[in-house]
Amino acid sequence: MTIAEIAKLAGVSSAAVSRYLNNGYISDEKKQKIKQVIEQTGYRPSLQAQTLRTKKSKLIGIVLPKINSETISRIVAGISLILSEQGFQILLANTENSVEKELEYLSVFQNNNVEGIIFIATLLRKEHEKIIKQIGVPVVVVGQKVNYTSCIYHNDFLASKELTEIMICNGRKQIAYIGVTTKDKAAGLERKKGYLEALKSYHIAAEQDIMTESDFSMEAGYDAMKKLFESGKKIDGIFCATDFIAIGAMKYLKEKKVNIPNDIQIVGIGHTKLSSIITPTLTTAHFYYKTSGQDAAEMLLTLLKEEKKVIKEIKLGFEIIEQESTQNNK
Amino acid sequence: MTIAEIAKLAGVSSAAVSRYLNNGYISDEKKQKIKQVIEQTGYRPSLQAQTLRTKKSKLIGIVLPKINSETISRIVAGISLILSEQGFQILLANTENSVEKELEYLSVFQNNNVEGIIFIATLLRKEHEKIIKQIGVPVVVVGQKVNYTSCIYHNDFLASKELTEIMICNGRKQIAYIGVTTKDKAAGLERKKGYLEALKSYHIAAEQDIMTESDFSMEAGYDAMKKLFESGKKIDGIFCATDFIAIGAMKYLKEKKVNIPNDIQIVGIGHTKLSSIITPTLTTAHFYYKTSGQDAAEMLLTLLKEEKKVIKEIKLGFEIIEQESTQNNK
DNA sequence: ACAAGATATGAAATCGATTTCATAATAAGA
DNA sequence: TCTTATTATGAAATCGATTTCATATCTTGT
Repeated sequence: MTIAEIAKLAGVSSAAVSRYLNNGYISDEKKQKIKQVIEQTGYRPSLQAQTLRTKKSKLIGIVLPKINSETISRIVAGISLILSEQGFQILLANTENSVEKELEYLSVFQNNNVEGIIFIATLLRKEHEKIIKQIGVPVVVVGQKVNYTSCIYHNDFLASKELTEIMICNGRKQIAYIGVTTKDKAAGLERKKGYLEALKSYHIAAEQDIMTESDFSMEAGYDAMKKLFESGKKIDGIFCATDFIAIGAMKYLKEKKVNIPNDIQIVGIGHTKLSSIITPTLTTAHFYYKTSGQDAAEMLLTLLKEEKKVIKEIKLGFEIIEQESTQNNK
Repeated sequence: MTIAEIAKLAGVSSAAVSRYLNNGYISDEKKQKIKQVIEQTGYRPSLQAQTLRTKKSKLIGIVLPKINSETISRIVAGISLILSEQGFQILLANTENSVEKELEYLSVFQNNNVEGIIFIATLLRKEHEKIIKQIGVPVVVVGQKVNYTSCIYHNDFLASKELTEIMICNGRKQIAYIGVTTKDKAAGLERKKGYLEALKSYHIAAEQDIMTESDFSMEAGYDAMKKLFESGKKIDGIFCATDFIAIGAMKYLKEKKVNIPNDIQIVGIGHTKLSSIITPTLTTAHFYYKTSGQDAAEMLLTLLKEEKKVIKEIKLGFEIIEQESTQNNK
């Protein structure tokens, strides 16, 4: 079904049908006739043809590193909620942590004439900046702070500091660190800084040899813990950059019959479902992931409406979830 | 940048540029010239214009009830893997369990001229059948068995039967059932049937008053367990239709100091991450979700290539993961 | 040397919508 | 009554690609 066929059936020009669809001048008489024909045929205009003519695709691209991740899928749920309310469609690119694919999709999306892009990122490189700057449509980065485009991120620094301080206040002095690569500014660098700042403000010396790096998986947390443990260093607390790392570490400690929280206290970040189910439950920070997705979508839609694109930054707060893993023994 | 501008810069017709892009007749001389211009300008053809002319949008629509679900996001990861290999883009619709939205998106996708649709469904109604039949492009249903379009699903019946049998073989006689609505053919009806069949084959009478219904959430599992417990019925085993339900139920039992697996054994389905982390670890069935996504995508791409659309069905196996929640006490 | 096929090219039509343009008819204001 | 807006309408141009068509040149095989 095309607009021309509808026009013929209704005995009008296709321009009239188009006006009917877009609230242009049209007499009541023809309006009725066209309405009737459209309902009968179930006609729906081709979005491609519309986009070609109007340059409004009603498409928003989302680039993300891994869809089957609890935090990321929550962000997407938030984005989707807002966009669907506003009649936008989502083009999804799952890049599987490949920088090449990220860059590739950022430009594939241009071919699709997306009106804007939401980029959920872990590592951001010079190439990202370059391509984002020249991309022609608004880009909102979620989860990382950047200065060359609008972004929305969490207060990783403060959350890490406060979590570490909980253990310090509980009398812990030998607090180890298991983090992710500092190339990841948010989950890597900022969280490490927060941890270090907490130590510093309590005049505790940071010790390089109880600070280690893993990746985002439980297995890596397990391995990192194993290495720490086998090094023989005295440890009475562990700051982990994510819940998963913490849970991996806890698994190892349980195997070694180390008591949590009596012997070692431990914290994570993310407030994943697991954190409240594992025994003992894990002290962590709740980040508003779904909200950050909603905010990102709203931010993008605002950018689309405004004529001059002002770069904006939103820093979201968090909530400390104190659970058993940092409960002081009485 | 349009093809006409490229043509002008290269001193050829736009037809020549198009032929260059689509491997048509073109002399080496012009080929070089065009290549050079395209590289300089970074030109990429408009997919809308291409679609309008060729009817090939390279778009596949995915309709799903909830993106921030472990199982569903794993399916999507599988789909995405295959589609991106083949140069297809994903249009995503998160319907938040609303049937209206499902039906709406199935037809919105038509406007977008998607070449095919993958439909991850929980409840399927007559309306779905009607709309899927008239939709004009191939539709693959994931997670439910239907006869009016191609589908791919798990052996819910057998998995449930085997899980229940584990508890029976462990000497359990009073096995309760906490499931989801039987309107959901797969997770509701088939799993219930499997549970009942296991009882039957061991000549154990099914008791209506220890069979209850909840939804997919942990909270609902908790509440259902509470009701069962407070009813005072003797129970020494529980079949739960999903891991989450089981975990909710376990939470309640722990609060009541009921020992798992000594007093009550329990099983779930899905092999979520949680199932291996909770204490005690949960016996469950591993379904190949990511694989099912991959298979669905491949199925769809095959349908696109074939001229006659043969309806196909794939039933996937599973793996029983026996863990502590059904470990017999020695 | 000549017909037949392969190679090469651009003008113009096409896909399905919106929008401009030209033109009427009607309503409102002076 | 005579402008001047406002409302209505369809033909044709337009968006940016591909494809058909007509035509020209170059190889081959005979």
